[in-house]
Amino acid sequence: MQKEHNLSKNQKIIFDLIDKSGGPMKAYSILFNVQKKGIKAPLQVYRALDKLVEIGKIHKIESRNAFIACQNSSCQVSKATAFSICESCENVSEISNSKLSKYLSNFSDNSGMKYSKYNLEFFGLCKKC
Amino acid sequence: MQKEHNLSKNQKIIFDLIDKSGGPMKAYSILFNVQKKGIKAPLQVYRALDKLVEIGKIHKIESRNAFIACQNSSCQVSKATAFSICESCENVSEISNSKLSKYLSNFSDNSGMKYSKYNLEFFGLCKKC
DNA sequence: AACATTATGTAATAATATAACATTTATAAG
DNA sequence: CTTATAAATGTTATATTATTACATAATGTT
Repeated sequence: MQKEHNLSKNQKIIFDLIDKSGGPMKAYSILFNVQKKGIKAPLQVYRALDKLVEIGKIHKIESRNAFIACQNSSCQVSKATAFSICESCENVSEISNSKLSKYLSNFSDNSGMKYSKYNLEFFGLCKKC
Repeated sequence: MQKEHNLSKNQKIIFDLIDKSGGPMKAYSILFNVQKKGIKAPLQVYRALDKLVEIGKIHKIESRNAFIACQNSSCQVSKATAFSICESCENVSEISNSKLSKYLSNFSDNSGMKYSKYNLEFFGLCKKC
């Protein structure tokens, strides 16, 4: 069971916004949307984003510099993430496939690296596109 | 067999620099290093980088906003990339593991997505760290 | 040679992210 | 409860990463 985190005021405002949007949001778009709630500076947004990423409530889509709410209730706090990204409509969704996550979490090679985390992004076209 | 691309002057300067560095390089660090060769503006660097990525001579490490020379002679032109990244020393290397690449290239789920590309980044600690 | 495509040069600016410092709020320990 | 500590906030400035717009030159094709 995932530890329950009490979000602070800014964290909650920003998480709720991202979560309700249903898709990835960019930092400055978030900033624009929360200015009416008193969050005025980029740093306030980035600090909340950092924390939300750290506790696994959101993930960063690295190839898009955007943030999406975690859609996976059993998510191992951002240690193992996989996304599908439509290159046409930019729709993004989190992949939760236990075979895939098992395969990748157990991946090791002879490089001497001790892996503790991964992020995978698949690109292609969604059903609609 | 990969098509042979004739690199232009700027592309060659920038590819050689990245390749010789042996690791990931950031765009503005590249810019700084090639100013003595007459490349003065960020756009000149980004245009060369875009082209080099497109033809698969380099890859972008998304989580680091950095570019690394392709270390995989049989690389399928950037359609299937995997990297290991040491979170301590920031050493990056390209993983070429045919089982892994086969597994991921053949991955499909019931989402209706038609996948054509992926990028995977593993994080951890390298042998030295 | 004429045309199309690709690459270059240059200036300005947009978009993304962090540093530094002061203050406040929440949590834990005595 | 009150002191100590950690976490979060507020604010200004600035660093870093990337693109737009426009003009020109080089290269490849027919």
